[in-house]
Amino acid sequence: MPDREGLPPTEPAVRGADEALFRPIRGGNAFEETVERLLSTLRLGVVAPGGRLPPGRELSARLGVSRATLREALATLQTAGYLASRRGRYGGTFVVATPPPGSGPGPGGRSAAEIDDVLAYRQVLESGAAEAAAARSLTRADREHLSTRLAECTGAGPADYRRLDSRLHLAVAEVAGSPSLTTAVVDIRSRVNELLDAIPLLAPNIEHSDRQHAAIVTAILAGDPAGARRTMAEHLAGTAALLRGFLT
Amino acid sequence: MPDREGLPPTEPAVRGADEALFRPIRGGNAFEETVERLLSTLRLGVVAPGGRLPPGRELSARLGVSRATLREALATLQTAGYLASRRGRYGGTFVVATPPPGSGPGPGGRSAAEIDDVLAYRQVLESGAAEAAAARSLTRADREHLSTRLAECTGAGPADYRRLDSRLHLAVAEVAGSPSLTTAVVDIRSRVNELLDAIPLLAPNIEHSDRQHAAIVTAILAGDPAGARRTMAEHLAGTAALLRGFLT
DNA sequence: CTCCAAAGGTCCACCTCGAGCCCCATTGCC
DNA sequence: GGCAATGGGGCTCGAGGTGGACCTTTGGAG
Repeated sequence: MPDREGLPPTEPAVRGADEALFRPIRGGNAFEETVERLLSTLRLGVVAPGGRLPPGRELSARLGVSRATLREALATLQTAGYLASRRGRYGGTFVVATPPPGSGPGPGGRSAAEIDDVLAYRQVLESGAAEAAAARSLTRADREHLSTRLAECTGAGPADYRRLDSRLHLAVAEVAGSPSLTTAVVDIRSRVNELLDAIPLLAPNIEHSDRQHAAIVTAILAGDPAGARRTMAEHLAGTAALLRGFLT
Repeated sequence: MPDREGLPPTEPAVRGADEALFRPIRGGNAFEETVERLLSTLRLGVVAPGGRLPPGRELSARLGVSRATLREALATLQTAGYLASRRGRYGGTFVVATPPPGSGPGPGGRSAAEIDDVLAYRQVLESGAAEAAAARSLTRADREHLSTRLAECTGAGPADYRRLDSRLHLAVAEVAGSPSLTTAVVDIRSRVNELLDAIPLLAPNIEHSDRQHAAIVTAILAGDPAGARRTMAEHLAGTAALLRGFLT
């Protein structure tokens, strides 16, 4: 091959950007992406165990997929033990309270590069979100949202901690006031949770997290962007060290 | 409607996160998304005017769409005046040098909320990328990449400035070492450029940008994360003020 | 007790899209 | 003149997604 980069006016090293631009349009078929999205919802605890998902017809409309495709995805998650459906009025599809009898996402072949990628991206997004949240003039509802999520999370048991922790972190992104940022944080938190599900949750870590969470929320409510960024960065560094330690 | 949030165990205010989770799976059909992606490539100047896109067969493979779909998208951009194809050996599809005879993306109904969203998200991503880049131990290739992009951009004329500016900013993200972050920056830069295309480019702004770019790259090369973040944040604030001023 | 509303469960006809082919036209280097 | 590389055009096939109609279950309202 004469290497088409030879004479013609093609540009030099664009390195990573062109890979991002020319990445596949479709991340998979609609069914796979729907399953993935629902799994994210469960991992993030946006719908609590025992809680109900939106009705199938509404959900299919919001996700932009046909009911058939959605139902296929729901059926998959039902047989996997994550969901259960009840018919009749006030029925619906419910999140099963105890999802993980070893029903994780298979033997996740997490490469070190992928872990670094996730953690670096998370660091940027979440510390930036904390700073942005602190820099905004929050509404009363925003403040209550943050405080409530913090209170829920503080002192929660290991069974609920991951879910409530995620909701607190999502709340920080939400009050930052940028929907795009919220979406990005939702995405990265889902990926982080996938990693976290592979490592144990220890009581001392929970206590430590609780204190850091309080410091973060305090800084945001006080309108201290630098402090919010710093405390969030410290908090994330702790999790990052844990993950790097447990995952090869 | 009896308000299904009544008795059953459905959770309270999840505010923005569920909207992110239940957003549409598909952003459009394959053709539309392909056009959008190619437009991003042009807006970011990843392929320079006069430059050639990858061959159709290769591009369709990388984008994960059929050649038919890709060719449809290319034809659309050709009739819109952005691209031109030449057959024969060393032929290909080329970026037309002078794309915009008023061929912008229609009357962009930019709402103030959308602008705030884009700018806030951009602030988080790009200042975070600058900090992350400065915190890494850069390879020789990374340093040269940054320096080259800076030199290209410095003193460029109005005709090329947006494109070279984008490439410099993308380079910062690239050397931060997180592919996910690079992808996110590519995405947000594309959205920002879409906005920028609607406002004029003034010589004083270019000079000011040049100085700020130099400061950013210097801080990154010096391994000064705080300085890189700060100078990048200042740089972005300038553009943000411009945009907010020009767009209603 | 009956009816109805709201939810899940099932099926089907249609159609878009991508895969994998094929060959042709054009161009420039060897 | 041949050859290689590229775009242009077309073809069929099949998977999978869409939209719709309809059924079943359930519990509250009247």
